[in-house]
Amino acid sequence: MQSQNISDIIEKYLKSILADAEHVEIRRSEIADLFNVVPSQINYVIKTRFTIQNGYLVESKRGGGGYIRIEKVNLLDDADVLDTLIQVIGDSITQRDAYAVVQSLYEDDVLNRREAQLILVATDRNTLAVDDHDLENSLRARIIIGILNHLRYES
Amino acid sequence: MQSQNISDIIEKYLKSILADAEHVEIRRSEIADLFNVVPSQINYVIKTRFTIQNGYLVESKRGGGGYIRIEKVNLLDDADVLDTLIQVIGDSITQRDAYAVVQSLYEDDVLNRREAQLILVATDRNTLAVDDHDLENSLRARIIIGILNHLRYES
DNA sequence: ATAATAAAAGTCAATATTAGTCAAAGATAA
DNA sequence: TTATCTTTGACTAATATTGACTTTTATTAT
Repeated sequence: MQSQNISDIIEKYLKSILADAEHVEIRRSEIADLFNVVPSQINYVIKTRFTIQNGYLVESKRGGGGYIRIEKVNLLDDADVLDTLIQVIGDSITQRDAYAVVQSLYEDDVLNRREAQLILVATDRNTLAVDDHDLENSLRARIIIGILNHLRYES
Repeated sequence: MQSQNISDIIEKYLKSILADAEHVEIRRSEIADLFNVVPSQINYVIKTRFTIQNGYLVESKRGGGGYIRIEKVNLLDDADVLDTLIQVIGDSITQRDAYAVVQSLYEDDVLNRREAQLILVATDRNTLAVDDHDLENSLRARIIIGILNHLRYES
């Protein structure tokens, strides 16, 4: 058998809960105590094993009564198409290229007209209105990738 | 499992009343006693969860017979909702307030669920991922206002 | 009527309670 | 050996809670 490091064990523990439930909600320090690790290791486990690529959504809240919530979501058939697009976009994209990406998603019926327009407005040069072109292009990339990642599953 | 903190519980309590009534009028100290918190916590709950972005109006009176009154307002009743919201947003908005604004638009059927999600993803702190908070908040404001202005044409 | 007192709510900053980030050190696998 | 993965902990950020002090309004006493 493979190395059973603690991260793997915590991963299995959380997934065993998710086998029966739609989501799991934890207090970070409690899980850390349970497995005798530092709290930030929980973040490590989540970051490496509960990604959207794997079909997990994570949300959290700090402060009193804070929590981390992991939800299992259904990945759609389009998921790998979106992966490819995300790869192509990388960490920067021009307005022109963004238009092409959104256009093709519209033609493939991944987005309807209104949604496509929303994205184009959100990533428009004049909307972002930053002087630095590199920053503009990287912001545009992050916004579109964020949206593509969101489109991978149904909510 | 969820909402372990008292502020969330008080929020739900007040909203459950507002589900049946147009407004709720409380005596601050009574609610504070009811939930065993200091009176100023009620102000905290109101300030963080019953903002105009959330679609609530709050008025109060001090002195004998004083009260706090929370009213749910329907932004759609206002002929120029979008103008109002744009005013409220100004040139900067936090993620929390943006969530409230988008939620309101969804509740008022200006946006459907998918569109609301798209906007929230596009303006999420981690999506924008700029270290300068002021820049983050102003970008968020421009994106949301850009979209609101776009919606004006559509409808 | 005016002044003093009481009875509310408001403000703000200190403290508490969470989770997040990041980089260094350690362990494991190729 | 070298590259990758894991573990750790110091530091940061977000959110919630508390209480001392202030302000506003109503009531009571003179």
